[in-house]
Amino acid sequence: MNVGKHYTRPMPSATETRKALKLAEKLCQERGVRLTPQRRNVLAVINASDQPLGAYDILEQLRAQQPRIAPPTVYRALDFLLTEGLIHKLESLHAFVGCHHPDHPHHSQFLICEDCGEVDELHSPLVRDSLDDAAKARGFAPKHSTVELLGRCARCQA
Amino acid sequence: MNVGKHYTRPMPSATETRKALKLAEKLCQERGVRLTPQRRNVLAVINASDQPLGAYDILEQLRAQQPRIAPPTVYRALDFLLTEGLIHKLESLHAFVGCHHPDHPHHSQFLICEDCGEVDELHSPLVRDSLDDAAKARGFAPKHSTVELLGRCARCQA
DNA sequence: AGCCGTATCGTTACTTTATAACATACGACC
DNA sequence: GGTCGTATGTTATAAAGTAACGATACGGCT
Ligand SMILES: [Zn+2]
Ligand SMILES: [Zn+2]
Ligand SMILES: [Zn+2]
Ligand SMILES: [Zn+2]
Repeated sequence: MNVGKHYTRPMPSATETRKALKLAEKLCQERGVRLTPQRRNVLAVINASDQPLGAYDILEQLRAQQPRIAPPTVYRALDFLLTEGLIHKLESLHAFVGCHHPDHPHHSQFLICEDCGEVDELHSPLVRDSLDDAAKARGFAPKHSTVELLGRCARCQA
Repeated sequence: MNVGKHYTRPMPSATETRKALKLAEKLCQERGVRLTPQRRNVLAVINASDQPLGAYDILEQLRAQQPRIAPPTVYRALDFLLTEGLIHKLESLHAFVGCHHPDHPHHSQFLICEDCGEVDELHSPLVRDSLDDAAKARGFAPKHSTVELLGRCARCQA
């Protein structure tokens, strides 16, 4: 996959990653759904990355510990994590990123840097409202939104 | 592919399709690029459909006339048509639709009905501006936007 | 403890989507 | 006619995603 090429940004710290996992565990418990080891592993891999990861990237990493793991296992875990709002899928990259605000469902907008691979998750109410208005004007009832801007982040322009 | 299932909407009329092709030819001529027969064929197939088409759907249709045509030919034509803004790619469907306003480059928003497969191409200035503002606030320079809402169109809700 | 229904996972095989690499054709220009 | 650039043909393969089915683990019950 290797989304970013030019600059290297720091990987998320182990502390951050652990905190995100803790939160995920808490949320799953509250919701009465099971963050099983496989799901936890997949989430851990995603959260430990500074870049969006493709399903097969995740697979490859998991194989370090579990050599015989196969695609369906990963995709099932991804489906679960998506449903629970713990991760997002970037359609334009065929890749997945951890959600920064998994406590409640939301629509996000993503700024994706083509140079360094950084992904910025926004929740602009203006964007959301303008999209809702546009849909409403057509009598359209949205269920899911995909909003992704590809370009260059501030750092990579400098 | 077969995006829509419940309702059947009328296919674009032959007249509409011909008009779109004429316009594409004119635009390409103006721009000094070549709308070759293959490219024209791909565009014709897309414009003649009432639904977004996957690359392999297009391939299959072209094979009626050209049995030995292969994926790269279709993808190359699609790349050209995307570059020229004659079609759009719907990332969330891995499918392509004709552009309704190919005369000048633009960012669109798509309302995609999961029931009937209808795709509505919008150009809401409010959406565009709010996205631009959000990006600007982060110092992000967008090159390409993907904005797709999946849900149910007005007709399919009734 | 033992049983049962369901959720999760393992495993194999496969489909769908997309591209790399290299060969060939063809027109424009000198 | 030779060279160059663009477009296409052709073969093979990569990358992304899923169907199907059996095995196992888990939670709730007696
Ligand atoms: Zn989020
Ligand atoms: Zn960057
Ligand atoms: Zn358009
Ligand atoms: Zn509909």
